[in-house]
Amino acid sequence: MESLGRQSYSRKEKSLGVLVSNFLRLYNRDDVDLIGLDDAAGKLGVERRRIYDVVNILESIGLVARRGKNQYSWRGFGQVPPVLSLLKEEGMREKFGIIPCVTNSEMVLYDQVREEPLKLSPDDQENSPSPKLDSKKEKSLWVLAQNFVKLFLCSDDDLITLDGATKALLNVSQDPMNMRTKVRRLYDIANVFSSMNLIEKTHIPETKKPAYRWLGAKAIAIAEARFLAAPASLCDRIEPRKRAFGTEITNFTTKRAKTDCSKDRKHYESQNTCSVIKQEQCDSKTAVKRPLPPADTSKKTNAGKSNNQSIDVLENLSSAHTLQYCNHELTGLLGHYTETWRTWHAEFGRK
DNA sequence: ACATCCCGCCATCTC
DNA sequence: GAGATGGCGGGATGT
Repeated sequence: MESLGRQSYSRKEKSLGVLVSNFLRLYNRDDVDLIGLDDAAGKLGVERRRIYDVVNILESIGLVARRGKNQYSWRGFGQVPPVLSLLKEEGMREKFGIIPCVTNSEMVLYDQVREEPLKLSPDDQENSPSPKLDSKKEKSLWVLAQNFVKLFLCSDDDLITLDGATKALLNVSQDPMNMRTKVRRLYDIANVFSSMNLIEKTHIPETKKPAYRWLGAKAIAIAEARFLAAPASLCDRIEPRKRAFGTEITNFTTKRAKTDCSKDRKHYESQNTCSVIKQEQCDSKTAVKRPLPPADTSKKTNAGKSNNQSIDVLENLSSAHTLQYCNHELTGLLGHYTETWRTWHAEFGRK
């Protein structure tokens, strides 16, 4: 415990992107139904507050759905394309008053989603308790995330800068402070989506300004396979060059100290603490230790104090699960999901 | 210096 | 009233 206390702080290891990757690897399984927020926080070794960020963003694209107090359900990657379709439709309507052409196969999935009360926009909620609440919803991370996605789906531009997104998603004439706040949120959202491979960070060639490119459905299919805790060989093959998100479970250690920042850390020790876990996770030889932990939703773990538990869970995920999935399902899965997504690729995946 | 974004305070909502 | 939720922005970290 205490030995971890003085461990130097690395911001990247604590990023939302890493957290989301870990979250997805933890819950992207067939046997997952309900996700308890406390449980997630405990297993991932973060505060509850961060889990809210994660589920809000994931909910915006249909990966999870709120089921009640403290409870979300895992909907899975298969739910994303229909949601993207709806977002595109909604975005186009808002923008041009046009509904894009929808193919038959698209309609099937589209209808499936519609049957359930999938929360797609705040207005879908039949009862709007108060105008105040509405205005709060408008500002929510969830809505912002959806609008961010719409920008990509409905824009002709291949690249979107955060600046541009901020302006597009805010009424012009916002005060600079409000702007700053929004940009912070967009950074959060962009981190999450890029760690999922939905978008990728790049630069505007001319200006060198940072920008994001929509990668689309096909990329998600790959991402999904990736979050099944693939073995090293596969990890390396499908891991994008840019960020190493999705390979480390690292949110269980040091916190940023308000004042005590470790000066000795000049750069991210790119694969430091995590590399141990990363290696282990991808090393099939170490992958036979303990049986999988039961989905323990009853345990109220105090976020941040569950380091050992986190490691246990992650090791389990990385060992037994890796073998299980890799040996039996991964090969088939890749093909299966590529197939499922192919229909959508033309629509959502640029190039 | 500027870009990025973690962290946790605290207002608000829900039970 | 207590606990859940999540907007918000200070300020630390990264480039």
